[in-house]
Amino acid sequence: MGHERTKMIETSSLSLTDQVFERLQAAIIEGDMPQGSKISEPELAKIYGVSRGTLREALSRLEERQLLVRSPHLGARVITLSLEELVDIYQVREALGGMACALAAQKMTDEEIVELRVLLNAHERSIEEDRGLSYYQQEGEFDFHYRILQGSRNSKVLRVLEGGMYQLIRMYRYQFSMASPRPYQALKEHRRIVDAIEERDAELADLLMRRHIQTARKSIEERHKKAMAHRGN
Amino acid sequence: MGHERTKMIETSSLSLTDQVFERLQAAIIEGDMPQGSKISEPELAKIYGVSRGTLREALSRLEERQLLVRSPHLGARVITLSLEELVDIYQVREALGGMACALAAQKMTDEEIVELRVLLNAHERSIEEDRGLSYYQQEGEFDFHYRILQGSRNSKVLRVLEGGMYQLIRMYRYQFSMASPRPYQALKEHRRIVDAIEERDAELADLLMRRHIQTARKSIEERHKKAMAHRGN
DNA sequence: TGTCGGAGAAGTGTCGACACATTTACCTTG
DNA sequence: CAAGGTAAATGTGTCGACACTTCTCCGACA
Repeated sequence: MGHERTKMIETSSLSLTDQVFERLQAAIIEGDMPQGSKISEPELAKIYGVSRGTLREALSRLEERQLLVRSPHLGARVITLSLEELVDIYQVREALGGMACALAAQKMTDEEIVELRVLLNAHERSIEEDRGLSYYQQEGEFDFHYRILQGSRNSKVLRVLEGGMYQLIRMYRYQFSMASPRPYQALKEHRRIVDAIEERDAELADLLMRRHIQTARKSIEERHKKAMAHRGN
Repeated sequence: MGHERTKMIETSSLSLTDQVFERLQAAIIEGDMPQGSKISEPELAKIYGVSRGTLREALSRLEERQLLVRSPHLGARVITLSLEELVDIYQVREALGGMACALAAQKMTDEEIVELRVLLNAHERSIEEDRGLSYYQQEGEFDFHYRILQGSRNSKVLRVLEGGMYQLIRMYRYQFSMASPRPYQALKEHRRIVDAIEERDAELADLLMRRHIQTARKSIEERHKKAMAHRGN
């Protein structure tokens, strides 16, 4: 009776569905569930220790995120990635990233810009030390872009890129081991972008960001053409 | 009504969840469920004649589409729209619409371009006859933009705009009765865009589409400022 | 030998029920 | 009469079960 019920504001307490959703999403992105593989609801439910109903709610959300495809009575399959789609994604990223960058140049606070520089310095160190290299390429890159999105003060572009496109790009990187092979060059481009933002030059910021993403996209297109040639299209 | 090429195989019957999802989505967009209103699962389930489990799957998808917000143990509420968000949406639409238009200028077939012209002629007639005026504004506009998206051959931009942004814009239009009050001007702009596409001038097509959307966005921003002034911010 | 078809197995679609959290209504108390 | 607490009612989170569909495998038949 006399329990002290210091009720903390435990925001966590995610529902089971949420937990399953996140774990499944990670499993798909990181390739633990192979592309195109069929998903057996009873089997997965047992693995995660939840009921099928709970699992199915998570599946519904994953389907809406385009991470898996479901057809009535046939079940769910993990999406299959193609380089064509990846190019599509980079085109979207280019247009939206450029826009976000222009907005960020107008709306970021001076403080945020300083923090951006600090972040880039940390990136430089981790490249030099050559140990966090893969980290930089895998997550640090997204960290930088994420802050730009935040700075744009546009909730929609954040949701589209962070909630949709970036996830898919991560998935490609994991599964095709396509880390960008030019960390120093990328860092230099990032610095120039921050310069433009600092000078509040929205047009230049847009241009630089587009060019930055374009570089990656073109390298993918190149790779794609080669792949097509190899398999004798 | 456009021709449906490569239409999917006659889907025998959508699952109950799918039906509920679509009906709910329409109800939210068209304002049958007021903004911010709380959703009672047992009540809704009874109305649609399905079990709560079925309903909850639909709710999960709606949540992922940002049409409603759910918090653990507190239930689901229809999203609340703000003009700030609408501006965000139009910014995204501007960047993506421009990009799609540039791509369409490169990739649309001559046939598709002719069909675009036919569509615009139909729009003109329905404006002149003054009977389908609201139809043109409400759906015809989206029809035009939808075909551009199709023509871009970019599956992602189609999904983002058609599956996310356009829905929200429709919702605003329904609930704030914000049909664009300049059908003739819009039609003229649409024609110029098609001209640019026909000439395969990607850069111009991009510019014209951006400007076209910008016009709408600025009128919204204007309206927003007025509203803010009125309520004495 | 190949293919056609029909049990049987496995899987998906949908439902109703129960445990626990939250809200509401009411009663006690200062 | 206001404030606070308690109990009923409502609502959400999660589960197991059943019907019907699709898949699998094997035997019958040409």
